[in-house]
Amino acid sequence: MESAERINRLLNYKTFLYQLRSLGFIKVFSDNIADALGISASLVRKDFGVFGIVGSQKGGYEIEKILEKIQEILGKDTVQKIIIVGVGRIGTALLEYKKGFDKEGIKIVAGFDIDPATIDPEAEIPVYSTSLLYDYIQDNHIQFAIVSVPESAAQQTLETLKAAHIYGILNFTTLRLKNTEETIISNINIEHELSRLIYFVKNR
Amino acid sequence: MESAERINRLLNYKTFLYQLRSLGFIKVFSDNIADALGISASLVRKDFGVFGIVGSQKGGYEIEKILEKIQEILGKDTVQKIIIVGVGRIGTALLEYKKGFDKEGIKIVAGFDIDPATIDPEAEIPVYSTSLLYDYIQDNHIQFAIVSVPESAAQQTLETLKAAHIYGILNFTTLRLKNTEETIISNINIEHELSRLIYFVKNR
DNA sequence: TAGATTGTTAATCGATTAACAATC
DNA sequence: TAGATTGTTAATCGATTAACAATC
Repeated sequence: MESAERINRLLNYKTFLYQLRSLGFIKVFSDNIADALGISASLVRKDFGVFGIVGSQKGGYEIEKILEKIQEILGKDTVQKIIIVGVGRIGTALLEYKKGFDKEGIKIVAGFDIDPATIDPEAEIPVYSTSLLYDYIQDNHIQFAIVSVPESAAQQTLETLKAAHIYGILNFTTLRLKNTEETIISNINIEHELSRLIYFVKNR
Repeated sequence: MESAERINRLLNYKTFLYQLRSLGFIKVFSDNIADALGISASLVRKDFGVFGIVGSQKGGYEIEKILEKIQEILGKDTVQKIIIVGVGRIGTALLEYKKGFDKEGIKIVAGFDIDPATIDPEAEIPVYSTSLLYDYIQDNHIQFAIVSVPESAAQQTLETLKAAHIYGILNFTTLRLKNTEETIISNINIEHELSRLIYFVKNR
């Protein structure tokens, strides 16, 4: 399996190459990509080598071919169903990503919340009571969840998800849980991001 | 300057030690921290060495002392003023972090939006017209901004912020900009985070 | 003292870069 | 052909780990 850093770069290549393509570009050199992303051309070619992306000494790499390969590596041929647990401000904001997610084969299929005022099983993306969470995951073979509940509900929510044998969690709460044998947890901590940014500005 | 990874761990130490302290713990061994965070005890001690955190061979490290040192390293003695550009769903969600941010010496002082219905200069955290953005930064010596505008406004917003010589940007748009001489940009791309999570689950 | 933990050094590991032959 | 770029190898760099003397 490739390192997290390499996969990050792969996603950055993808984003950049989509932009280039939309400008009408057909081909690209490792040098161009390196400059745009602020990394070395060696690293770009090394990554491409690892991922089996080949170019030619004449015109570099075909953007279309790179993008196809990247989508294949990322497994974008199959749609992944995701649920959002906690449909507060952040959860609702994420629902707005729907269009962008759909394009990438990521489908938000349902939300869960304890607030009766938020529950709406008839909505385009239905929002159910959190009490149905465990059964919903089982019945619909859900593998991924975004957790955006308040701090106080975090522990309970994460434990229910683990108990339901979910495979991957994107965790927006500040509770920091380790991966288990079955479940990979990816933590997004906005306060940490800000603190880090401030640190690097101060020590620049 | 320390590596981004070391600073990340520092923030994780902080979060974990706050938890421990709230449980009544006074001291901690490098081993405990390592287990909790899933890293090696060597690395914990190495980090502590680098940051000048010392313990004793008897009772390990004093939690209070570690936390003080970390706050000092992160420069939490001075309050940092931050603005939010784009007060849509995500921007509003971030305003809700206020309490947690305040505690960490991060103060959101204003929001900016183009939508007249969102503008409210009398609110607890005032929201101004984006047309005032540049002057506000100058007049109030703002160093940090969170950008949560829609895709279509991203380029323009980021350029205004750079022109105003802002020092640090936390960027929630999918536009990926490089750091400049003056401005450090930290990109949060939720679609990338999800794609990466899915990749690692599939290739686990 | 015996046992346990820190602090630090040297060894290891892995990721990035430099360099260049092969190729177009 | 001359010039430029890929693909790949070896060298470098930096981060992590193992090991252990010093210390309590």
